[in-house]
Amino acid sequence: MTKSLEETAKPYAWLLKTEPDVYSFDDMLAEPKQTTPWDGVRNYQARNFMRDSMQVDDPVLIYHSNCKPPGIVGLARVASEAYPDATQFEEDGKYFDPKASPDKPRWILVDVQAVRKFSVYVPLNTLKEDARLAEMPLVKRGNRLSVIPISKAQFEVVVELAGG
DNA sequence: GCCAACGTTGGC
DNA sequence: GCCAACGTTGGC
Repeated sequence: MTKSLEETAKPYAWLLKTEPDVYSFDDMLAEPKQTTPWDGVRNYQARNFMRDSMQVDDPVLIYHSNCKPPGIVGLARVASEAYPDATQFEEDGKYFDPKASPDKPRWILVDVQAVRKFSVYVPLNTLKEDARLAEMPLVKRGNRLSVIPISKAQFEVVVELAGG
């Protein structure tokens, strides 16, 4: 019996995916207080991680997807408790959910604050080549989860690869 | 509750 | 641009 991701011990850190053409780590650094609501997550497993397991001050690795090459670009932190994602109520927006209402929100988010850009960009290929990261869901085939739990050991390996 | 069709993600 | 993987939807 394999434990599901949700059943494992509380993760030490998180990895959040973003498409840099849409919203990059530099965009986050340019925000007031380098902080942004991490909106638009529309996957139940990812939502449940944010709602049930994330805690303020958890470290966050920011990953750029859908670019050449994809990889980990910087360090951030969880900057708020979970609260409803306002974009689900915006009828004209791409994240509108007709089944959600303000008194019955379906989607939540947390605020994320950029801490620092890593001195070394760590491409996906490098992550795949490191045996110590073989269990990280990101490097496994077909993984599409946008909020990924990271163990302390995995986090430390990534920071090392990123120049410390 | 099954499962085929469909839409999306995201590396390549 | 291709397409494998996978999540969601909806008919039955």
